[in-house]
Amino acid sequence: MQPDQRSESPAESLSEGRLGDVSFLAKALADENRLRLLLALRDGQQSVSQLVESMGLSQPLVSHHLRELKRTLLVEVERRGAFIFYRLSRPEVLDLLRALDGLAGMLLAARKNF
Amino acid sequence: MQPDQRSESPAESLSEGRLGDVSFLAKALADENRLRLLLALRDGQQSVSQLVESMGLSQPLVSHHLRELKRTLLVEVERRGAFIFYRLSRPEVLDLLRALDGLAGMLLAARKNF
DNA sequence: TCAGCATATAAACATATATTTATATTTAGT
DNA sequence: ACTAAATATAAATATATGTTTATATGCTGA
Repeated sequence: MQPDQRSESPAESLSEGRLGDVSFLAKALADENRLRLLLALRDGQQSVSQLVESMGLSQPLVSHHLRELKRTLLVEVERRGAFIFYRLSRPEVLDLLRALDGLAGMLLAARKNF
Repeated sequence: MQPDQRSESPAESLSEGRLGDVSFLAKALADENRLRLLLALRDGQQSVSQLVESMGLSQPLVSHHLRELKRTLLVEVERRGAFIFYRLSRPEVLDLLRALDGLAGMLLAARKNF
C-alpha cells in the first residue's frame, strides 16, 4: 500500500456534522480585503504597519480584518517590541486559496462571468 | 515529464487579480444552508421539493439559496415537467468542500474551537 | 515620566445578507 | 379553461458585516 501523496488525508469524507465550522471558515475567506491580507503574508510575516502601507487601507480596518483572520485561526500573531507581526498559521491556507481560485476559474471558463 | 496527477492544474499561482471572483465564490460557501444543499446534491440531481423535504427548510428559502448557488455557477438547473432539478455543475465542487473541511479540521486540531 | 509611534478597541453608520410571509408563474391533468 | 401542484419572485423584516471616525492601550527612547 502506497503512502498518501497528499499532505492531508480526508479521514471521513465530508459529513453534515462539521458544516458549521466549514461555513465559519468560508466566511473568513469571503471578503476580498481579507484575501489580500492572506496573500500578503504568503512569503512570511508582516507587521501591521507594513500591511497598512502595502494594502492602502486604514489602520483600524486592517486591524479589524486581522483580528477576524486570527479568530478563524488562519493567522498567528507575535509581538516584537512595539510591532506586531502576523503570519499564516499554516501553509495549507495558501493551498486552499489556490483551490478556490482554481474552481472559480474552472466555473468561469464554462460561462463568462458569475 | 510525468502528467499532472491532479484533476486541475493551477496555471499561474494565485495573483491579486482574481480575488474578486474568489471572494464571490467563498461567499456562496459561507452559508451553512447552502453547504447542506450542495451536500444533498452529492449523489445526483434532486428536485426542489425533494430538497425542501430533506432539509426541513421552507420552500422559498430553499429556492432562494438555490438561485444563489446557480448565480455562482456551483449548480445547474434542468426543468422536467412541473419539477425542476438541480445538480452540481462540476464534481470538483465537492473536492473544494472537502478541502475546506480538511483545513477547518486541521486548524481546529491545533486549538479547540474557532 | 513624558512624548511619540504602533496597534487595538469602541461607537456610529452603512450596506449586505438571511429569513419569513405573501403572491405570482408555470405545468400537468381533467 | 379550470384546478392543483411545483417553483419562483417580491416585499418586508431582522441580523450580520464592512467601513469610518474617534479614542484607548502598550511599547520605546529620551
